[in-house]
Amino acid sequence: MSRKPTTGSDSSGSDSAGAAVASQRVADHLRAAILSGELRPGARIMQEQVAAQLGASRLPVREALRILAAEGLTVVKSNSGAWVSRMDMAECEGVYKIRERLEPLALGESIPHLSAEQVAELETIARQIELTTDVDRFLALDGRLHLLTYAGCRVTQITAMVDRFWNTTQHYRRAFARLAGDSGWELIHAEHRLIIDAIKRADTVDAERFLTGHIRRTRLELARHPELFTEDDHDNDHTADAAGSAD
Amino acid sequence: MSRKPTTGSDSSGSDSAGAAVASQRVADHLRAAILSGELRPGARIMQEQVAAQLGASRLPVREALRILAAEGLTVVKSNSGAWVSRMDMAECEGVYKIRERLEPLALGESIPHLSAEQVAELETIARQIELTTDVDRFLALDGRLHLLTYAGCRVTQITAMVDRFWNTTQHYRRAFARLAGDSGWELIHAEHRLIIDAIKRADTVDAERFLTGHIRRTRLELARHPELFTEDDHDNDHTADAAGSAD
DNA sequence: GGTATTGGCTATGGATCCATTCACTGCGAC
DNA sequence: GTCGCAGTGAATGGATCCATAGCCAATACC
Repeated sequence: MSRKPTTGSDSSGSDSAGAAVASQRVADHLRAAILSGELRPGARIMQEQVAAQLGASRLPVREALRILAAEGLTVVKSNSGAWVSRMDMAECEGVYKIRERLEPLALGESIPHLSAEQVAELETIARQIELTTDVDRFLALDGRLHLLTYAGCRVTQITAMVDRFWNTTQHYRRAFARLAGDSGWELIHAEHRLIIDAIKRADTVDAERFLTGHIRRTRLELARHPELFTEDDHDNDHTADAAGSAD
Repeated sequence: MSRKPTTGSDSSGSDSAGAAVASQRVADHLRAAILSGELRPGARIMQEQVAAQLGASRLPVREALRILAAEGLTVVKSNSGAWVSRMDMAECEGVYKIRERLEPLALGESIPHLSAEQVAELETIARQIELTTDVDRFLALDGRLHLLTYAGCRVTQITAMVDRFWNTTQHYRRAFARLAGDSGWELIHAEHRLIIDAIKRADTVDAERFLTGHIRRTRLELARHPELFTEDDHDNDHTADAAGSAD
């Protein structure tokens, strides 16, 4: 789920490991902090604090903030500062509308190249999801499931964008998952089963159809919960010192 | 056509004008150079040269290269250098496949909010396009036409991505337009007319259908011309000193 | 007492200088 | 003659230092 969209940035060989270039290391660290929820949307990110915590100068931090801004994870305002991106409901719906068109494409491009082992793993993950009640575990498994269905997609541009949007909505998916009722889970399981069945039949049309519905239904459900986006301005709360708690 | 995707980067008030921050100024300059064709795909971009030409230090240039990399216009390799992004045919087809799903979405979101004046201007532009034989003029008008059809889209995320892909394929569209035959032009004009008619009828379904076909046909046509992507490696040719010729 | 202006402080933006790394070239050995 | 290794050079990555733009508070004036 934390697959890093290498959006034309450094292809510095070793990916998320101990990246050779400091900019990438800092970016990886901050990305992990944001995706894990340590840094919540709206949180201020102070260059100096991050630099001190990671034992680097402010320069790699600045570049990292640009990289993350490109991925949509941070917002940088000139002569002002950087914050973790926050979405209002309209923006979040926008992302879901994009995903509704884009992920079926990724799936359609992927299905012809999925191996039998990958399809088998899909079923394993789906079963695990149905047995899960823990929200965080569900999120992790759900992410693995969907991204695995896209694993066969050879078009890097598409997978990069899918990853990107997956990341930017991470926080809202987590919040959303918490308030899903039992009937909601049942529908999700049903959709997963239908998608996987279509994949097994190599039926890209059906698979895309069910996936479109899956995302669309989620978007409409999300629209019924505006309270997810009404947390007050706490721009200056929980400043970036929370970034250090990952060490 | 050179609408700048403000992908979470600086919202430094004045956009492409004399941006207050040097990073943005440099990014704007390089973007213009790339989109205009002065800097061709594969061209090496040397930080020092650009810095000298724009009267800035290398630091803003570095940040500008990151910004442009995020937009897909440049590629940065650690400890190696930066180049104008080059696509092979597979990547270009990938972008077209994305556009095939994304731009109909933008159009569908736009149509309900288009004003009568905008629709009227669409017809004006379409007529001008049909009278045009010059390739560069066609490119400019075609860009204005399509982006105007998306002008009503309120979802900034979508328009940002549309602009981004429009920019990254700019060079290939130019090359492609040169080898279109008369019958090709006729089909393009027909598609434009159908799309605009659907827009006038506020028929988003038809409009999306025709637009999908328009892009898809272009992609398939493009696939028949692999010679567009076979220009040999001239990585070290026409280095970035061409960037200065815009002043 | 309220408001506006000014001054200081903080955080970011930019410039210069140093370290690092990759690539090219030249030499030598097989 | 060709392959491989080492050395040199240039360009990038990183660190420190300085300038500048916002923001907040304190003070003075209305």
